[in-house]
Order: sequence, then C-alpha cells, then structure tokens
Amino acid sequence: MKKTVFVFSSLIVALLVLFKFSKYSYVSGDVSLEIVIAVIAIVFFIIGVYINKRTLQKEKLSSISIDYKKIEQLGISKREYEVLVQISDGLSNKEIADKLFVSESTIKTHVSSLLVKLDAKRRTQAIQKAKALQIIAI
Amino acid sequence: MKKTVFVFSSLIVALLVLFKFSKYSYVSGDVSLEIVIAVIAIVFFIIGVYINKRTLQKEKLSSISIDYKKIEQLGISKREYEVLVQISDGLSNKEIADKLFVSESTIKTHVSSLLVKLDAKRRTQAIQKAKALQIIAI
DNA sequence: TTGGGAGTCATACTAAAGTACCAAAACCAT
DNA sequence: ATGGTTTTGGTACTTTAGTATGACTCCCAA
Repeated sequence: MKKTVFVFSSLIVALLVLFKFSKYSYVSGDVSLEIVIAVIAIVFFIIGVYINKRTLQKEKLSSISIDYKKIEQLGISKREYEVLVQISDGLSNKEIADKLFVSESTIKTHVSSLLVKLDAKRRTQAIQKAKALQIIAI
Repeated sequence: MKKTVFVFSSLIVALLVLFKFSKYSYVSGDVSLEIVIAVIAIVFFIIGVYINKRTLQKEKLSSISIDYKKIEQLGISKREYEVLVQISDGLSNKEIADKLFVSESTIKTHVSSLLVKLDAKRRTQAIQKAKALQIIAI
C-alpha cells in the first residue's frame, strides 16, 4: 500500500515536471508540441504497462490466495492444516511425524479427521479437494 | 497478433487526434495546456494498464501448459500418463482400474513404473513432482 | 521375421495408509 | 477454576499401496 502511494506521488511529480518542460519547450520553440505530447503519451503508456505487470506478477507468484475462511468453515484445526500441507507435499505419515516432532499415530489421527472434514476417502483425494477449495497452494 | 496491430494502430490514431485537439485548444485558449497534457498522460496510463491486464489474464487462464516434451523425456508411456492423471485426481488403484477397464494389478504395474520414472516413493509424491514438472494440470 | 517395447495380468509378498476406540495432557476462554 | 477443544499417543485391526517376478499378447520398426 505504501508502495502504491509512493508510485502515484512520483507520477504526479513527473507529470508536473513534464508539463513545465513542455511549456518551456513550446514557448522557446526548441521542440514541437507534437513531439512533447507524443513523448508524454508513450512514457505514461509504458508506466501503465509496467505497473500492471508488477501487480499481476505478484498475484501470479502467490498463484492463488489461500481461503482461510474455508479452512475455518471446515473446522480444520491449525495442526491438522499443517499436516495437510505436508501431505500435499508428498510426505508419508512417518516423514510428517519426524518433521513435526510427534509420533506417527498422532499424524494418523490428524489425517483421519482431515479425511472426514474434507469428505475424502484417501489422502490423494484430500489433496485434490483441498486444492479445489483453494485452501492449499496449487 | 492481429489484435495487437489493431490496438497500436488505434493508439496512433488517438494520439494524432489528441494532438490536433490540443493544438487547437491551446491556440484558441479554451483549455489550458496543462490540462490537455494531464488528460493525455492519464488516458495513456490507463490504456497501458488495461492492455497489460488483458494479456496477463489470458496467460493466467490457460494456467500452465503441459510439457509434453518432458513426458517423453521421462519415458512415460501413454497408458502410464493416463494413470498418472487419475492418480492426481485422487482415485484409488481399484477405481482407476474400473475406469480404464483393466485389472487392478495392471494399474499397480503402471503405478510402480511411474514412481520409478518420476523418482517418487509414493503416489502423493508423484503428484507433487508431476505438477512441479508441469506434466499434469495444476 | 524377429526382437523389443507396451500393455496386460497373476501371485505372493511387505509396507504404508486408514479406521475405531480410547485416554491423557495441554490449552484457552468464560 | 472448570469445561470444551486441541493435541497427543497407544493398540489392534482392515484396507490400500507398492515391490518383485514371471508370463502372455500385440504391434511396430529394423
């Protein structure tokens, strides 16, 4: 948000500078009005393209924003969600257990309740559903 | 491509019109030069933003194109690929077997060779890797 | 025409995954 | 402080998943 304010402030300043310059140029007869206007048009066109590119690229990087409300709606707890993420990363129950410093049976408990909450029969289906619901990164 | 040419032609025409208008306005004294330039800047800025948005949105819609070359490189056969897609859809071996009208042991054979080719230990890891390699839809 | 890849299937395993049920800490809000 | 949820863990069991091996058919290119 701060960035946006900064960018737009810069734009306004640039506009003022350009307009001062154009007036001076026109009056002094160094540069024709057409060229000044053309330059302004092109510059602002490029700025527009650039700004938008950055914004959309950022969107694309995070791919899809995670729907935290849906996670809550489904009653998925914090720990369960952590397990879900690890599942979608292709880890086994044992590997998840080691990573989260708990026993494998704990992970099994979490997985079972996740399957119920996501209405899935298998962990692979849970991955598919979770991605469709946009509660995990795609 | 045709669209791009059309858009840019339109832009040039718009530029010419604006510049004629600005010259007239300035000479006739109806509108101040500052405002004309500001309008031009804003208009072209908006055009820049808009054009880029359309382009990137299209990219985003097609999400990610499947890398068929990579599938070939990995030596994944047609049937194996079909199985891979069903796995990523969350189906069990039995369900895939029924869907493709073959026995479960056939699917197991395919899955095993898929795991080797994708260098995965589990089907969930195969899903993750296949998506990372962009050989299945995300 | 023949060797090799692709696809099919079976048997017999082992290893994970998942279910059911229970239970005890730990945490958190009223 | 107390009740409800979360997190943790265990046992015992069933179901899938995955491995290894061998075998048969089909098709296609050398």
